[in-house]
Amino acid sequence: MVVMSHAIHMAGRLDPRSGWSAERCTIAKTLGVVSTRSAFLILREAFYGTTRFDDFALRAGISEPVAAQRLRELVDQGLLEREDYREPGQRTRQRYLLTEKGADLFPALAALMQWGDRWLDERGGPVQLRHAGCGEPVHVELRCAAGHRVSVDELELVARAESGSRRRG
Amino acid sequence: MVVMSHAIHMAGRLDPRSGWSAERCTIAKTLGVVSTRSAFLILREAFYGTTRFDDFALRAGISEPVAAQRLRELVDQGLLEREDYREPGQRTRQRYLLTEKGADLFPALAALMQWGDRWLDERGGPVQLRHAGCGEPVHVELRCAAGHRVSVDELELVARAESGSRRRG
DNA sequence: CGGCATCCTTAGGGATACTG
DNA sequence: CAGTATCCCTAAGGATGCCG
Repeated sequence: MVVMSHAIHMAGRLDPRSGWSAERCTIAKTLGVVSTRSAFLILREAFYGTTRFDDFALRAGISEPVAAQRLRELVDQGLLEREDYREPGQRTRQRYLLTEKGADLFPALAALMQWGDRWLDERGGPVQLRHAGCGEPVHVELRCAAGHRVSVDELELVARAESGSRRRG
Repeated sequence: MVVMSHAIHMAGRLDPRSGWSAERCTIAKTLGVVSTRSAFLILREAFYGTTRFDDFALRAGISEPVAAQRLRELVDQGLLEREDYREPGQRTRQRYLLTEKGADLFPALAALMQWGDRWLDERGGPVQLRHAGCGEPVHVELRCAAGHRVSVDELELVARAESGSRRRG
């Protein structure tokens, strides 16, 4: 009998019934910043090197109004930075560049891609990530600070701080 | 001048303008399976050990109709499995369990959480993942098959297969 | 080129009430 | 407990056209 085989082990008195999983959950917070399909696709394009408005709309396959709104939101949230620039002999253009905050979201994108490669594409996905120079394929994984690869069943969830603490009062 | 510092390097003739990034993109395909906030939150709860309908709705903080619809979709997509079970002396109940396919999405959830911990919570997030036994904190990372840690700027993107090939024709 | 305005349709999602 | 039915509102997103 395989029961809840994939759920994470709760350490100590971490009880989902207390509501901790919803209140300050940073997955939920992150989804508050990027939850729409169009936002993810725009970020994908940013990682692929797209910088200009029209290209975002075209390559992400979304309409211009939606592109405009998402880009604005992503800039407001600090994931993209909008910048005027001018190449010699050209007129001024605008471009959107990933900030550190935006770039730091890449592992999430890579994880979604990796899952799709495995479960939704019979050929393992159209593109592959490689380690430049080394040339080896790159994957997303869980690893602990001691350097061990960690599988889902080896995970333990612990609370980081008291919910109602005011120790600095 | 830091230009496009966070974009991925394209190897060979991989041109975003050709549309390859949209056609078979497995990020987009994955978002076709889970893109809504409620779907992510339900999966979160599944990893946290939730198995019953009411608990999913309550702990994910979503209404019952939405929970019903998402659970149905996730079961249809093979991420969750619905099962009737009965404890001795109790009546028959239903529960939802993560399949291998569903469990394999955990790195994506963990990556979203890790990003939120870093960028959206001043205390680094309410909960922490640890390597059971070892006790060390667990993080999501990119690593190549040769074992090197890989940062975003060390990434290279290559095509895996010809788009129009019919070599077995 | 880099948008915004307008209009429209569909999807996401809450509230409430009801059923087996 | 495990949902369904109904109603309603908002957000997501496409299409078209216009503007500096």
